[in-house]
Amino acid sequence: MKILIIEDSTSLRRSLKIGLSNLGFTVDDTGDGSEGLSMALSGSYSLLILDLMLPSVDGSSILKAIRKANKDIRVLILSARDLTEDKIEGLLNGADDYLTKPFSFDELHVRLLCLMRRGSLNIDNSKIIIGDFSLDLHLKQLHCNGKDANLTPNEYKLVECLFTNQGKVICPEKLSEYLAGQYDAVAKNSIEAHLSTTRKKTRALGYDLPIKTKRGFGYFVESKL
Amino acid sequence: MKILIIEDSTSLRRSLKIGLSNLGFTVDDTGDGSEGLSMALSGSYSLLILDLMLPSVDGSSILKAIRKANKDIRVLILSARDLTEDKIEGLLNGADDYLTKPFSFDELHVRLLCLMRRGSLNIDNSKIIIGDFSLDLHLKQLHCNGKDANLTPNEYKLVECLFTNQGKVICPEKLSEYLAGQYDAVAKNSIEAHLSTTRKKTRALGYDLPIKTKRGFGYFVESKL
DNA sequence: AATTAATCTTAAGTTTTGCTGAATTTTTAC
DNA sequence: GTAAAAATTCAGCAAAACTTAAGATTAATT
Repeated sequence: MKILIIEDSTSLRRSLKIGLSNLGFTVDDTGDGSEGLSMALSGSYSLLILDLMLPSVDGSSILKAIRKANKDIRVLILSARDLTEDKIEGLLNGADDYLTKPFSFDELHVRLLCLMRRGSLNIDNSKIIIGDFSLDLHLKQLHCNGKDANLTPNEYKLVECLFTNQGKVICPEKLSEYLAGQYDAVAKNSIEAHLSTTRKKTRALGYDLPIKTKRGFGYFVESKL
Repeated sequence: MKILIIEDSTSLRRSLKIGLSNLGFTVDDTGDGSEGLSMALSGSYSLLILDLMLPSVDGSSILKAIRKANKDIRVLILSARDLTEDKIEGLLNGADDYLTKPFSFDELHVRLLCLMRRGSLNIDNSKIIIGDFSLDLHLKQLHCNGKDANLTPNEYKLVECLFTNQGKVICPEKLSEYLAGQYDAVAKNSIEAHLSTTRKKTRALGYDLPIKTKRGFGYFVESKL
């Protein structure tokens, strides 16, 4: 569950972020309206917490733009103004809920639960597509030409690390850390073995894995755009 | 648009009725819980404004009864208590919104607009259907080919968490949090045991639970079935 | 308050799956 | 052509997940 906060008050933004993170949400935040808008449009957020009173762009303009883009994102408005006209206007513009400042964190928490419960299951495609391959970060699967490559945990993690670092050579040490965490390690040969089996599996599906060897340095995925 | 008010304070009920009538709604009202319940069940109300603290019947019992009857009626809770637990419980019991007393009429007005907006867009999300299985979020039951699988609370919660997150692998830690809350935990083995019994129960009904294991990561429900 | 019923947790045994490290072969760079 | 690096293979081992049942909690009932 990813949440975006657009709020110019640094202290409020900070405390919201900390509080929501503690509740298990993934939280991004910004104090700038136009930056916020582009984040909302590009990212896969389930929920936007939006302050109506922003310095640069108006909050309700952001809301309009998001709805125009037909984004499936719930919007909770924060408003310092306590005028009914404003609220109504905001809600009719496509907000799903609102809170007037000041508010208690508990209050916000409950409203979030409510919104999430309501929300249609947002099928946010956190997938990385490279050539004929598609890596599903939620299902932890590598698809090759539509078929599941059936990777083991370590095989998958290797691919995930390299796919998410497309265009960079990743050394065996980094890969080891990615697999085992920073307090443990995986032998270089083990990594080679995993890559070998992974390559074999995708070859069996008819495609070569786009992970290449950079002799003496590590492995990488060519970035083609 | 017909609205039903169940609220024992005569003065509040009166003023609400007048205010909402002036806004163009058709309003019925009662101060008695059981009368209110039968009205809600028989009449064609779009919205119920329900006080949780009623003298005769408990407000949350009314809510449960309405949801059990599968009535398509939005419920806005009025609560004097300001405790988060209560709110959460109320919302999870099937309420659509809530207000704590005292509140301004403007506040209520906006929430009504919000609920109505939702109503027009919303599909009924009280049930999640996956294959031969149907999860009733209001009744807290898993149905398999029409028959109740008779899950215990924790078994149900596991299924609920995975069904509402279909298409995502959920790690044991998240599941633990879902069962026990963020300040407590459930051992991984306990989760395994619950899943085991759940699978057994549905197998006894003739169907395999569509919850699969993603070794090394957690459990998931495949998206399209 | 005591008893019972229901559910949850723990632990141990079992099964399944995946990882590792050594031996071998292949590739690459000089 | 040679040496170093990488790829491959596989058997033995280790870890993860499943199952079951018994003991511990909790909730319900008398």
